[in-house]
Amino acid sequence: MRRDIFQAIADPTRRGIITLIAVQAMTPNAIAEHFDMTRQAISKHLRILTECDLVKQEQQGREIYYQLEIDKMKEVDKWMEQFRKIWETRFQQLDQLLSTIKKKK
Amino acid sequence: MRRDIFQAIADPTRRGIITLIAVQAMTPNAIAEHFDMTRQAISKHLRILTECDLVKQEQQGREIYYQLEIDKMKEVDKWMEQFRKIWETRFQQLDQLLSTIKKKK
DNA sequence: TTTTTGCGAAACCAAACAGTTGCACTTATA
DNA sequence: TATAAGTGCAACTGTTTGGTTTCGCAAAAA
Repeated sequence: MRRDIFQAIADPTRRGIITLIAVQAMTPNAIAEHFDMTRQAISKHLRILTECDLVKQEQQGREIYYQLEIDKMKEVDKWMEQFRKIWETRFQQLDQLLSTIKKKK
Repeated sequence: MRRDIFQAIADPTRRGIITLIAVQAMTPNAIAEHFDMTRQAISKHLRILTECDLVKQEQQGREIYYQLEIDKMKEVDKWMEQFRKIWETRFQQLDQLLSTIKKKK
């Protein structure tokens, strides 16, 4: 069972859940209202999100509030950094090229 | 067959391929040498990457060079932005809190 | 021309996945 | 206490995934 953050965000429903609870913690029932599937299906997604530490539970009586562990999202951001570097470098090169052309004029 | 970039980067092998060819275009055989699986398996991954426009082919005789379409990666970056905003806001709030405590001292 | 090389496509398979329904447990309420 | 509400877990199902092997085709080399 591969459980990493990249697999977690691969599913559109899970991305929806993540965006939803990023603003405020919610219960499974409240989350399920936003999707066209059963509460149990949402519950399964929440379990996957919990398994890779993207989501934290907080019991409150018989209700469980799910909250996004936003710091975990930084892992994706970190991986993206290498590509951001590349396209920034390319932009600088393009910029230099343009100013070289300008000077020649 | 839904093919989006999030599904493309979900697989560790595909992430490896992306990182590999980010530097320079490569042929399937050359790529496969870096992984412990058959060329055909790599080819399948390349097809998936091609299907979601993450990768571009360039035929050169009987060889096909695969090159990363780095701009496509910006889609992930764009999705990440909403979370980056949140954690930057939280950092600022923490920063303000700290300076308030400092002043009181 | 014949053979080798680089490649994609198809058929196949086991494992994982994303749903469902049904059930049991706990907490709040009548 | 009996019942309703909120939840997780297990069993089951159809589909997708990630790999394999086998094949055919086109380009390069013998």
